[in-house]
Amino acid sequence: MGGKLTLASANPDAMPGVSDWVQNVWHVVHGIPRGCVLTYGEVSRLAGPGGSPRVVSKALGKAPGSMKLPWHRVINSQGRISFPQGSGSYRQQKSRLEKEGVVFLNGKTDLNRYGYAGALDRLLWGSKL
DNA sequence: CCATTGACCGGCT
DNA sequence: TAGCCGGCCAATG
Repeated sequence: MGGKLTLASANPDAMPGVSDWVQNVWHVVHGIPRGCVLTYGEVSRLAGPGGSPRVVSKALGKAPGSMKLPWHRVINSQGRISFPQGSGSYRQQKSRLEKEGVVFLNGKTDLNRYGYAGALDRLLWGSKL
């Protein structure tokens, strides 16, 4: 493989007009394990310089459905789903996450339990949570 | 080219 | 705890 990041299960070459950074976002999101979540800000940082959390959401919306990106594993820094409550997208995202074992309490998930920082803690300190 | 808009974030009151 | 606010950057009209 070249120096560029490429998606394992998608075809970057078949999508002209998409910036490298957006493809980095797709790559990062594609790597989020089942039952885990990442915030828009974390994805933005992991995708490298040149973007912003806002653009992450744009990038997700732009991803073709055929890519089968686990977009539902990206939530905001408050541990909440960023779609308006009651919208179809909100319900779909929530049910997909719950199916993977992510628990919502008052519409909010515990980032220390399912998030990136939490995963790191469990790696370093064992499962104390 | 300028203004507005977002599935956002972090600091500050 | 809850808002407000400025910053962020690509897409859109």
